[in-house]
Amino acid sequence: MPEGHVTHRLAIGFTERLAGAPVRSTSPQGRFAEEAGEVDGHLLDAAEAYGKNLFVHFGDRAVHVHLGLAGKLAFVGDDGGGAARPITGAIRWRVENERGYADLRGPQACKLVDDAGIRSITDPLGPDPLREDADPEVGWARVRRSATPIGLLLMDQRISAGVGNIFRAEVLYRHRIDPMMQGRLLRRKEWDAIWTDLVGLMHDAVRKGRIDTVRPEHDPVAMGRAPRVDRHGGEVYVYRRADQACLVCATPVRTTTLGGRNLFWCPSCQRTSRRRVPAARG
DNA sequence: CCGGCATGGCAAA
DNA sequence: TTGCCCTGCCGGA
Repeated sequence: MPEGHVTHRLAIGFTERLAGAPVRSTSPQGRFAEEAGEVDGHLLDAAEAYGKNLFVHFGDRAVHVHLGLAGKLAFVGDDGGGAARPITGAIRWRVENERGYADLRGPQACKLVDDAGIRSITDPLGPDPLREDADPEVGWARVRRSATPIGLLLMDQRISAGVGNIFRAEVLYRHRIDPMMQGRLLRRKEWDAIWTDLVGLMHDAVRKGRIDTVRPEHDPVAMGRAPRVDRHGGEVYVYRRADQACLVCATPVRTTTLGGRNLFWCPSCQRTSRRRVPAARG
């Protein structure tokens, strides 16, 4: 479930449902028991997202959550406290008040940290398209001098924090860029367009709780065909659509492994092989 | 029923 | 580059 839009959505959910009052903090599974106990009964100030990291603030400390690949955090809100709150499966962290509760399962990280700990996590992060303080120049500075494929660079949290496998595949498709093209061959205008698009797509995903990237003119539903909504819940061009027809040109979508992750692209729409622009003289 | 896979990231080799 | 971790879900037997 976890690209940046999920984390930001969770931060909003935490703040709306559980902030501003003391919470009960436990670890039914036990692996977070000691630290959960340290903030049990404490005031939950707010939750904040930075890329794929979630910080749940308690005074000068915070619980740092990173969902990783398998993690899930579910809110069960507004049960009024009267209903049973069953313990099913491995619940690393349960946070609750009289209104409702949240269960965290299978996170890659769940740890109580202080200010220095927070900084050590956020300092290396690049601009997050979902944050007001994001400076895309920081990402561009790395991209423009890198021989690494742009398909890998976009997954690099130092370049664009919060972007994951779906957004990387989809934004490259939308800009017709070959994922294997070296970062240094990307044009400034292209980076600007990619960044602006990420800001829009990711905010949209925060609002809707799903990733939709297909433009209206290519939308199967609008064109009278069946939706192709993926298990992740959104309507996409190429992500996890290997061998299926490209929505625009009908060429079979290709897939390969890049950096240990599955990459998807349309070999026809995404052809940006180009010569390196000669350096300006003088 | 069970193995593999997943929107991630780390360490080891 | 590979393996491993976390957990739940899905597809194939």
